[in-house]
Amino acid sequence: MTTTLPLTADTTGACCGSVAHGAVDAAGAEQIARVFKALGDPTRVRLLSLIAASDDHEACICDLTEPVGLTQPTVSHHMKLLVDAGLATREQRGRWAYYRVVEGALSAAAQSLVPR
Amino acid sequence: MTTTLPLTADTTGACCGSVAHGAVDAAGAEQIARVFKALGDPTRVRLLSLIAASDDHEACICDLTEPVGLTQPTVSHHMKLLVDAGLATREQRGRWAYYRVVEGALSAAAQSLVPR
DNA sequence: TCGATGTATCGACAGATGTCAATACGACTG
DNA sequence: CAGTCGTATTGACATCTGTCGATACATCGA
Repeated sequence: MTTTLPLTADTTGACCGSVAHGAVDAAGAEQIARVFKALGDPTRVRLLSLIAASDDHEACICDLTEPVGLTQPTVSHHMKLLVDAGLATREQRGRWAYYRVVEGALSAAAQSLVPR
Repeated sequence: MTTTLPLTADTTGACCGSVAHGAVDAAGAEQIARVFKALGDPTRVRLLSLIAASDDHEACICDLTEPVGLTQPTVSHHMKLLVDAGLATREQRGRWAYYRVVEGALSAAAQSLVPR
């Protein structure tokens, strides 16, 4: 599962990603909603914010459990959702898994919803 | 209930709404998540997109039920959530209730999450 | 190889969420 | 005033979601 989203930071040119002058279709809405749903939980908002505000703009699970006050499995689960939504990346480095925020992924989703 | 969000289109100056250089706190995360949660459902994404793509940038419930293929009570329920989240406005005009998209509300939420 | 450490997965459970049918509310029309 | 029409609310239900404890997996050090 975990269908890769075609909705990433590198918004392929072509002006507007959506149908242009029209509303998004059912499939497109599902893709967009998946990104926003990932941010529909306060914990995940804090996690993403914590990583973005971190020194090297990256953090491992062990750095995140204490600030949010949740157990390690729960934090790991939330980070998986953020990665699946294309809002974060995961990089295994030794024993630790480092997560980074995907710049522009959020604004790309917002753009495809209301093209302006 | 339905606590009014201080997070509207008219982002009060003061540069960055968040703590600046720091991550958002628990309360702030809850506010931000409420906006994104409203967009975490494909139906609501379509509804907002339909309104934005409409001729006069507004629509009543009767205009929306058919495109999304859901019953009137369900559409009304979704629109209420969008209004409560500050993403849409409701204006009673005669028998009809006209909904409009609040410009900038979404990008304001995104900004307060990742200030750049 | 064995133990320790960081992370992911599994199973379970309470609570939230999306949907509908039925019904109530409000405003126009005759 | 009574009927009609558009919308909101209520109650019910199946499903999804967030959380945890227990446990499995993977990597490093001795």
